[in-house]
Amino acid sequence: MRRKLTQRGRDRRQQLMDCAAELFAERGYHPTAVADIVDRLGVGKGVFYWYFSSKEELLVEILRSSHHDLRRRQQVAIGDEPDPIVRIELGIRASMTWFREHRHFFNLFQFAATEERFAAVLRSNEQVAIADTVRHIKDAIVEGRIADQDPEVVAQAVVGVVEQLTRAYFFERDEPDERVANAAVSFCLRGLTG
Amino acid sequence: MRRKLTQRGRDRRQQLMDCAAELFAERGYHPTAVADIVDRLGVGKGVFYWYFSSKEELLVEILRSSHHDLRRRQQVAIGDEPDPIVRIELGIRASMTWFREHRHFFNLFQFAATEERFAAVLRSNEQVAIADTVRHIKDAIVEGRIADQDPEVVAQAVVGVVEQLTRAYFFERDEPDERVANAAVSFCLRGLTG
DNA sequence: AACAATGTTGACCATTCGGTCAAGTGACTC
DNA sequence: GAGTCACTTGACCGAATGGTCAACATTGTT
Repeated sequence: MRRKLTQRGRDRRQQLMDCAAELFAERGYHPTAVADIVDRLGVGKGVFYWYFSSKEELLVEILRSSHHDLRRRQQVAIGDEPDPIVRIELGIRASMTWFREHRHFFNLFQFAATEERFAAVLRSNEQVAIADTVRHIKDAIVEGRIADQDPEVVAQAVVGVVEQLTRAYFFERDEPDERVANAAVSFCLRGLTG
Repeated sequence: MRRKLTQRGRDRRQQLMDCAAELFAERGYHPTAVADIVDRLGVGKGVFYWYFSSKEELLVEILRSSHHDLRRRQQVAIGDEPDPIVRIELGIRASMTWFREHRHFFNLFQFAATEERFAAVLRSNEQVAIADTVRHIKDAIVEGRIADQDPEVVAQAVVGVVEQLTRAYFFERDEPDERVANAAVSFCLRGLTG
């Protein structure tokens, strides 16, 4: 399966992933046929199986790379901000912005959680995200900025608020402004600090 | 499609829905064939199409009836509790208990959100749930118990916390005790009251 | 008993879909 | 220009899968 890819090859691979991610998000993973993906790109079916060994592997790759992208965005946003509470806030805002710009991934993550072979990938992604947040929360506890509580549980709660508000306001309605992000931040920070 | 059902018929229908819900949650909606459902029940395929016009209709029915069940559970738990803040707390606890006992529905809801034809049903369900919570929050605001803020946004946030903590601790790990519910309640109440 | 309505069977059908492969194309090297 | 390697094509295949249906069984009604 391992292949050497030229630049052209890497581009094609990326094209396939982008195109597939859109289709999967629009219609769902199963209802999207491999033929749909290659048709939209105007290439033959063989192209797909040159770059991916199966439809399943494609989705796993998409999940991995998109999560990687989201995480980089968070890290850039946080930069070297010293205040842990502000770091959490910046992380929340960066995530919501990223999801707004990549709404298709939201659906994809949601689907992936429902079938074990994909859920495994998702869990390992989420572990990383939680670990990042936990670090900031621990720092804040050490500094005495927030109450001493199980950092992981509150990290999960923060993730929950972000995801739900993102879905409810960015996708189902269409609130473009910062009101929602502000609400998420203030709810979470109050929830954390008490 | 409308059929008159005897008691025996209603039982069969329920059997099919229960059995299908389990299989859908285990393997996913698409990977579960109608044949799998009727096989597990040990009946012929025709039985399925006597009670449901399509696999799609079946899932919609499952979504409707399970949400109905969850809501009733919440209402029973809340009873005639006068304090709106306590009502919210009771609602949170009832939801988490219900989900723990009906874990398969959690997966199902998650999947349903990813395909438009099912997402529509889900949205109308969620509207009801949000409306219930919003009512309590408004009451609490009127009573001056919590800050004056957009009740819907915080209701969404509460739902997000409940769902995330339920998934993370009841399903992915296996924490049976009340610690998680307590954490959810205190995070949400602090988030609300500030 | 006669008749109708509800409920059940499982072989069958049309279609779709993931995946294969033998044959080809074009770029780059020696 | 011969050869190699990355890449592309699209017809083809086997294995499901959702859904149908004519025949059969059971229950209820008069």
